[in-house]
Amino acid sequence: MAARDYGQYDGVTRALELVGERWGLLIVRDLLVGPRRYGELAAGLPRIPTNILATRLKELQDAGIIRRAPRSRIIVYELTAYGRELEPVVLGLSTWGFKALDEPREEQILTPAGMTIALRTAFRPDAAAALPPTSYAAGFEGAGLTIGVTGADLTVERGGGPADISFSTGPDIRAMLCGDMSGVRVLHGDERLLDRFAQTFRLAA
Amino acid sequence: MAARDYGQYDGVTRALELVGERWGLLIVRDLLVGPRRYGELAAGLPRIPTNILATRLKELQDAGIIRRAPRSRIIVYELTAYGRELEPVVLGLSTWGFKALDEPREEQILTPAGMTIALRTAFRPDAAAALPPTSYAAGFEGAGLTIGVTGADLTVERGGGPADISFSTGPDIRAMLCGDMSGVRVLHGDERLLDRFAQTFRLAA
DNA sequence: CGGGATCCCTTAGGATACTG
DNA sequence: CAGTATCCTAAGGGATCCCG
Repeated sequence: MAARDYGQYDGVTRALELVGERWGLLIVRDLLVGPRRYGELAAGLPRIPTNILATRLKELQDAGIIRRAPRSRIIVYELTAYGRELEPVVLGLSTWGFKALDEPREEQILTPAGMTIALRTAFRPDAAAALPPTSYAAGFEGAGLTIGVTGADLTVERGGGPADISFSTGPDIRAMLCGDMSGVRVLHGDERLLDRFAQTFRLAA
Repeated sequence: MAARDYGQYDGVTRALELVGERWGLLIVRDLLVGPRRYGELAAGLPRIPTNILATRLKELQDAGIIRRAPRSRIIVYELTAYGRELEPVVLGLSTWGFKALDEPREEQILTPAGMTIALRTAFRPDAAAALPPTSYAAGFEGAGLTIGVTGADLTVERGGGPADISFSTGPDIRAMLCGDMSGVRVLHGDERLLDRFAQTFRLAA
């Protein structure tokens, strides 16, 4: 038995042995957004030591959760089908964790991957399906995302781009996803689209 | 910032700061089954050092996930409403982790709480609702449980008791929950009730 | 420059003994 | 029974270095 095994035989224990180590699920979270290179992962997890990142990537690979994929001379890490099955767990943690989120502290940063998962967590497909297709360019304190909503489909991409409305927010994303748009500043576009955004993305009370 | 914070501001990160430490979610899993005393928790987590159990209980309490409840001179730990909201996460990990479970190894044990969560994970309310109410007394290698299914309702209690059928299993619970009843031995009752059990509890492929 | 490997130090976690 | 106290190991943190 590996030293850090829990010595029990059941699903929860096995899952925690595979992805329960520190940083493990955050790497999975970032890869749920899309394939990433080593340096991109390191940039999205600013406090992770490089040796830990390397170790976790090997462990996740050995467990069949991620794979290294060569993309024309550069290597990207991507989730396997089995790894993608962690999405409900990650979204569940996101839903649960948001309820315990305080005001953001000075040293806490927003990352593009974290915001992407937050948007997926808050996304209301039913509400979105009843609204016209809309694109939003959102500047989240250093994490610029382009959000596309078409019917019940959601896409989120890094970086800015043309969109129906462009806005920037303060750091308190939780407040915004709970319907408080007071920290939002519209850069261009019809301000009423903010209401549409608030209907489309909303965390449960 | 606490030394072990991740330095990010989002739901997944916050959740992992609260319950992502080693043993944290296993304690939550055991308390999802019901309130437990300190000694019961220690018995259900045989490899946890007692100082770690004490530390985790304090942390979970400070986070508002569990509370100490006096029950006439003895103290039990129980989940708060917020702690119970972790149930989907724990069941999600269970579902996911079962797919990565190998044959049980010699040193791996079954615990009553682990088996209870496994049964909840495998429970098929739709199938159960179409079957008559049934009680099962199952002996899982040292974890005796009494399982009651009434319509789409499931109850699992520790210990044996009168039941429609009584059986004992080998250690490979995963195989059994995947439909392979070859390791099961009926102690008394109508053997055909095993089929009913297999329809009621079944992990997805 | 991307993708790591190495070093040293700190601290969480494991084993065990002990106490109210 | 319900935890503390202690000691020790090994994982994690942080900086730096290496290599194709």
